Order: sequence, then structure tokens, then C-alpha cells
Amino acid sequence: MSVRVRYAPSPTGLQHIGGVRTALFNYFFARASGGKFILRIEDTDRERYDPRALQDIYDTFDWLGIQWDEGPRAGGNYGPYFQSERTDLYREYAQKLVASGQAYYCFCSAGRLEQMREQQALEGAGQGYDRHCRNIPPVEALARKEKGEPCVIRLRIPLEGSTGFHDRLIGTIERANKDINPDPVLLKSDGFPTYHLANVIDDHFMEITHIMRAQEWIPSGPLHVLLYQAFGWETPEYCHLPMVMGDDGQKLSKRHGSTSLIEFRGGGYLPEAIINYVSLLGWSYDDSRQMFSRSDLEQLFTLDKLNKAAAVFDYKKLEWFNGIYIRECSEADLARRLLPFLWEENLLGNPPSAREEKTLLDSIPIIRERLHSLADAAGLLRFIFGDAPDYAAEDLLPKKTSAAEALRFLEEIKNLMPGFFDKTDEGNEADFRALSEKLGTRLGNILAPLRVAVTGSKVSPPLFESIRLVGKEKTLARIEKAAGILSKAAG
RNA sequence: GUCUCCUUCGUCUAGUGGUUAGGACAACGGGUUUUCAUCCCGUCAACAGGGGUUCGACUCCCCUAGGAGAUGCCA
Repeated sequence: MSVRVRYAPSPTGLQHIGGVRTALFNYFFARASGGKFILRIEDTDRERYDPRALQDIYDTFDWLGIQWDEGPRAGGNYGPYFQSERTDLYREYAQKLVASGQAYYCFCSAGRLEQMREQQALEGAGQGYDRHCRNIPPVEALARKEKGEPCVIRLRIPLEGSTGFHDRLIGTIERANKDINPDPVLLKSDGFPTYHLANVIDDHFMEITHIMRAQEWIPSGPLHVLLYQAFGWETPEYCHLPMVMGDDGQKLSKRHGSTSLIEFRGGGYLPEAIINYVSLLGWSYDDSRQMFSRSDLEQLFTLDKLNKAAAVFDYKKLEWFNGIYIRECSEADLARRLLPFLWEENLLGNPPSAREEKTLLDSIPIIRERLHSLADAAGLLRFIFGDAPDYAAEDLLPKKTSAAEALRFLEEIKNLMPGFFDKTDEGNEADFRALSEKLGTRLGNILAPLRVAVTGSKVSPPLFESIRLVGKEKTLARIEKAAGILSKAAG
């Protein structure tokens, strides 16, 4: 039987990095085993539904370059792929369970349920639903329903025995039936199914072979198995993936930093880096390999190398991967990826002029290895495309150097500038070295005030290339300005 | 409270009875260098604890501790 797996997000919020990891593992497993990857939209919660979240699902996977074989936009023979369009199916099968006595109507109001929970909390425990409606005679229940009394359908969990299943990663998971959430709701009073019902029905009819989802679903595994049994269906193979946590060991959330894919994208992370890093959260290939492209993973991914324990998300390591992938980009490619981040800072036009484009392309070699994220580029390029940031007078002073000395350095440098733009970097370096000897100081010391004058910062890309990119006119003006500041400081 | 799952360096992990417990990120130190960064070299650093089983346990079993998750007409 060929593999069919699915990622089934709920369009209620932005795609979370943990969800993306789950999607990726499903996708890679499908690719590596020659199976199908299905996207199913679980939009059964009408209260929390958000159309922007649906668009975010598409944007996220488009950006990552992940395509589903079946699902929205792609079509397929097992649709519809929106659960909201499959409600007839759910109702029909929920009815079947009622008819066979494996489920029942429950008329408990939200108020009663809330009261019940409060009472349970008082007693210091949450036992779940008290099965208040479990024994209403079917005829009576039907009559009340016909009369229009609001109701839900609940699964009649056996009071005795236990239910278990085999998990590909964890092994056997077994739970006493009495410990399963007492009689969970299958069909809500608004006629929509809950996750449990829709999930089981869809996975069955979509012929899903492997259910790969986060470990937070383990406790409801037996419940789902009970559902499969009630319908007389075969259960798919389960594989509960380890969860992704923040550095405090808690479920990764907002307070740990970025969690939604769109934030990482906006923060200048490359899809290559995200895919590589996230794939190594709970999965490994061997004892040393770190680098994996999407297509590597499409071939290499295997369930056997999954880890059981939850993984802590390490922003530093993601950043390291990002730097690697940035350095791997060609100049033209990196320039293209940088554009949105430069536009955001108004550093160049949209579209950029031919001159801007050329300058940007020429800038790439000197900033590329200084980038941890695409968003860092604006800071490094501002002095080229815009003005040099303001700086304090003392920034112009090399270590243990007075303003008068620094001014002397700058005056000497001014004499070199007329020929600067006609020489090679090597030629200029030779000149500056000669000057530093003449002045009896290190090359770094005479370059320091020039660096600050031209770039506005003590830290910058290589100076000679930078000066060339800034251009003659602006460079000379900036040197004049710095000289002015120094002579004022020297008194 | 109850149930379920998990436990190797700070972090991600390799390891399936006999290893100097390996790699990567981070940190720290050094080298290259016009600053920063890149790059190179090196250092620090782990089998949660206790019982078994065994000639021998990180590896198998049990207990304890710790952590996480579930306990919704959310998924």
C-alpha cells in the first residue's frame, strides 16, 4: 500500500514553527517513500476561523517551496479538503453511532457543564464530563431532539477494559477506558464536528496510511482508536512527533521570541535555513551531518531516526544556519532577496534604478559574510545608499590618540584621496601603509578615523571597497566634515 | 488531582551490552586580518538518582525524582 500522509492545520492563527516542522516531516516522509502528501483544512471551529490564517497557510508553504499533492488549490480525488464542506458526512456517521448505541445525545447546557467543572475544581480534580445524559432512553432523547432542544452527540466510552495502539516511535500506548476523557463530544450543537470525529472520518475516507502529528495528541489516541473500532475501520499507523519547546522547557510560545513562520520570514531568515534547522529538531541523519537541503530531505528522511524527547528551539543555531545559506547565495540571488529589506528602510527605490542595482550588486561581496539575517543588510549598507550615521567626536580617535594627531592623520589622508579612485585596492593599501610608516603608527590607526568619517561607524565592511561604493564626492565631503569636527575638538 | 509520554554536554543530537561517550550550535581561548565578520586551530562541557540483571551497563528491568502534555460543544 502506498503511503498517504496529511498535514491538517486549523485556520485559526498564523502557522507556527512547530506546526511547520510537523508539516515538513509529513511531506518529507511522503516524498522519501514515494507517497502522497495531502493538505486538509480543519476549519470546524467557526468561532476562531480566520480567513487570513488560511492565506497564511498558503503563503507559508509557498515560501518554503512545499507543494501538496492533494488539497486546496491542488484538487484530488478525496475532496473536498475543507472540513467545513464535509459536514454532511460527519453528521451521517455521527448518526450511525447513535443508531448503534455507541454514541448518544447530550442536552447539557454550557452553564451546567461550567457549574460541573467548578464543582470538580473545588474537589481538587478534573474528571471531565459526568455522563449526565448517557442513560437517557433513546426514545426520550430523540423526542427532545425532535422538539428542537439543543444537543450534541457524545461518544459512549466503554466503562471497562482498555484501549491501546502501537506508535511507530513510542511503542505501545495503552489507556484504561475509564481514564479516557469521559464521553467526548463528537458533533457540536452547531452541527459541526469536533476534531476527534472529523479527523477519524477524514483520515479513513482519504485513506491516510500514517498519522504523524505532535505528541500532545497521544492522550487522545485511544479515543480515536475507539472511534475507528466503532465504525469498524482499520486504524492507520501512528507516529507521534516530539514537541518543540522554548528555552524554559515550556511549549514554544510568543514570549520566547518569534514563533510564526511569517515572523521568521520578515526577520530575514531564508527558507533553506528554516527547513534545515527545523528538520534537525527531533530528527537526525547520522552522527555528524548537519547540512540538508530540501531535496536532500525529500530523499533521506526516515521515521527510524526520529527522537522521542521534546526539542528546545535554539535561535542561535538557526541563525548560524541562516548565515551559512546566505553565504551560499550567488551575488545576484542575494541582492534579489535583500531588496524587500532595503525597501523597508527606504534605502533604495522600488524598483531600484540601474545605478542602485549596480551598487547593490557590487556591495554584496563585502557584506555577505557579515550577514546573519537578510535584515542585517540595511544597517551595513545605510552609509552607502543613504547618509553616514552621526557619530561622536571621540569615535574619530584611534586608541591612545589625541584629536590633534587624528586630525593630522586625516589631513595626510586627504592628500592621498585624489588618486584613490584610480588605483586598485592593493595600490591604495600600499599608499596607506607607507603613510602609516611615515606617521609612525599602525595601519589600523590611520584607517580608524577615515572609517568613522566615511561609514559613521567604527565597525564597517572593508574600507577601501566601501569608499569606492560611497563614491568620490560623498567621501570627500565626509572627510571634510570629520576634519572639521576634529579641529574643533583639538581646539 | 488523575492519566499519558519523556530524560546523553547550556542547546540540537550520535550511540541499540565492552567507545578515550562522537559531531554541531553556543561559550571561552588563540591564529589570520585595516575594524567587524568570515575562515582556521584549540579548550570547557553530558549518560537525572537509586536498585537490580550481567563477567561487563549510557544501552535491558524496576523504583524515585524531574520535565512535558492531556483532562473543552479548540484543534
